[in-house]
Amino acid sequence: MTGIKDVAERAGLSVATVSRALSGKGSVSPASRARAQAAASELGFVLSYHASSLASGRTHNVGLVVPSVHRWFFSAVVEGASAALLEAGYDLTLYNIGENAAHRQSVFNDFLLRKRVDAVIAVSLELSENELRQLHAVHRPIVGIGGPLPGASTIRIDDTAIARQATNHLLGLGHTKIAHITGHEAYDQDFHLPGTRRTGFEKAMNDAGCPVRPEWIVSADFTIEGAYAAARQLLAGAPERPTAVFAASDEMAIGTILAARDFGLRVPDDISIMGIDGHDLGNVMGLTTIDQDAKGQGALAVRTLLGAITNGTPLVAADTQHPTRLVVRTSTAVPPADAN
Amino acid sequence: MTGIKDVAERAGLSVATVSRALSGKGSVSPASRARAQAAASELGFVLSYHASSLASGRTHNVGLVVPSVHRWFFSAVVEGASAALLEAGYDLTLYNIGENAAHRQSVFNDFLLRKRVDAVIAVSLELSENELRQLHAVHRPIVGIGGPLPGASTIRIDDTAIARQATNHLLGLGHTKIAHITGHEAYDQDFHLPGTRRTGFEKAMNDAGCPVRPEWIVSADFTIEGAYAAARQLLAGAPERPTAVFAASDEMAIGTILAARDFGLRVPDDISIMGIDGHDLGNVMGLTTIDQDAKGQGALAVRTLLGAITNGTPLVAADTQHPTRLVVRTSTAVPPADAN
DNA sequence: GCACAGTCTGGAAACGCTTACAGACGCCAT
DNA sequence: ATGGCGTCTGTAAGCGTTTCCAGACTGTGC
Repeated sequence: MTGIKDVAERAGLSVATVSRALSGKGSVSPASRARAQAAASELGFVLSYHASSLASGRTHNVGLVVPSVHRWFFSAVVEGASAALLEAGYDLTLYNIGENAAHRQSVFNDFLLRKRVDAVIAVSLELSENELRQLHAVHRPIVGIGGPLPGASTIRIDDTAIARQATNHLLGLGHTKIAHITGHEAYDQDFHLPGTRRTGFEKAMNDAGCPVRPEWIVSADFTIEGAYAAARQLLAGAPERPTAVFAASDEMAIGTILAARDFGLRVPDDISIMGIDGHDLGNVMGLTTIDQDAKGQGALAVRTLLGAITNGTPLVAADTQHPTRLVVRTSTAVPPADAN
Repeated sequence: MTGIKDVAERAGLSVATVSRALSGKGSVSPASRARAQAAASELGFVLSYHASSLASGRTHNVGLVVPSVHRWFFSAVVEGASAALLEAGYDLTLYNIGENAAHRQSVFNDFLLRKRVDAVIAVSLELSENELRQLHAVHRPIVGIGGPLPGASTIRIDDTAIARQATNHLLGLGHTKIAHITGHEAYDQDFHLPGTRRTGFEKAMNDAGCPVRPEWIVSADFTIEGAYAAARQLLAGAPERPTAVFAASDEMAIGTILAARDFGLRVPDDISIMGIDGHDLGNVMGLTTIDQDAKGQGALAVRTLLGAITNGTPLVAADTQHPTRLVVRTSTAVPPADAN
């Protein structure tokens, strides 16, 4: 393996100068720099990542912890973060926690603590006190996306407010019989948002003087399939059918649309459906939604971290509100005439 | 920061013995081992990842290069690989190449070569000669998923055979007017599979004596949205409509189903549609498909690599065929009676 | 009682960089 | 000339482990 020593030899410089020339830190004469670079590229030399990290204390590596890359929102965040990191010359170590509790634990106990990342991004994870303490113990900046992380900087959207906005969109069209598809309660632990979105829904309904019917609040697991099943229940047996459904995520809204179609309900003529997210399928499905720019959130998290890393600023525990945008498509309309 | 030295001191042992005790390599008396472990846990000590890697040459880190985690197949592979790696105590460094050519280049030029990973998994990437040379230059085992990588071990499905099998399923039901949605030609460069699947389709058609109509072969970008648009063209203007569509991926099949519905076509009564993949939405959409177990492929790739790493066996350039499974659901049936 | 293999241990040399430090040099103002 | 300053460079001391090596100690077979 060719090392920096070989480069130095070939360039007729000292190891130190070569190191400075290649890293751009410290002053090096233009001539030396050119010689060093030439020698390096002639030898096909690349710095040893671990040696650099060990010597400098910088890993140029960010840990990203997500519940599951297989879900739309998370993979979008990963894409956004990944591109921003790549751009900055940082590596991305992915911790895909999955459903396995043991995996989750080992990520926190064994992986995250080994001083191998400069910073951590935790997506939609409600961390236990213990987990948080461990994270803080490594003294690395942490930013959370999509959920509050005590003591860490957070990027998120105002879930209550946008749930309200979404509900108001339906109310504004004249709907009063509005159902809500929320997340399973168990998810509140980890992802936190079902509760806040539901709250926004209920507030908006109350403000409008519309009753919130308990039987019209059903829960699913945030997937298309899960919501499809839940929506079938919602739309099938009820003595009375809602004229609109507000789902807590686009994936669940899409599941609802599919279920509605199965019942022969036309969207939006017979029933209006909307979600929250900005899912890629929104266009094809004609889904009205509130776009929360998941990629942008990933990228912003990276920029925030990188800023803290390079400035050496100890990341303040700030809460950044990410902008959202109501996108009206064809899945929502005024309620059918006969449904007063 | 507490180092191994502190642990040694506290345990009354030498650094060397502590290192052996904690790593489990070399012989250490049970008593010493216990003392070392106790001291380590009392101090909350964790090994420095970089120092270990530098000294041992093992990084315990695998690089995973994918076109985009945002796409179904790739994220499934990532999930499978991630779980297997976590289990084995390995980190996963994700290189999400994306559409940006500069990113792709920097991944190969700057990132992958830094002796940072013990092995590389490349998913559905047709690498250039240059890229491959660079990969081989780092002397790490490489496995490719979903595409042939000259000189590397590969895990994949027999695209031609399963495309044939899929087509035969439709032919077996009595269809003769079968359309095919393939990938854009440009994708052949990177992902390779549109061509092979199309070949399988054509072979099956030929063998059955059915004409392949050029106007019934349309291409899309492997996304639901893309196929939706392509399928609208296919199903709209034609003087004659196919009675079945075989899409080269489930996502494209789903797009086709959505397009068919928009035209008021009932699936499968008016038109049969099937894909390849084993997409999560398959169930909800009632999609007939050939399941290729993407997660399993990711996990298998990891097991293959880890075997090579631990044995020190220089991974032979073998081609492992991953099993697939025809899953018949409700999107395929015999052709409508009036369509002879 | 002795040689020998086997187990356990510590010292110290890597691993391949970064960076503090100090020296060498040129240049300017004095 | 002289001092001071800034730029450039090399020497060498880390960074925190792993692992080679040799030594110390056991127990065994003779």
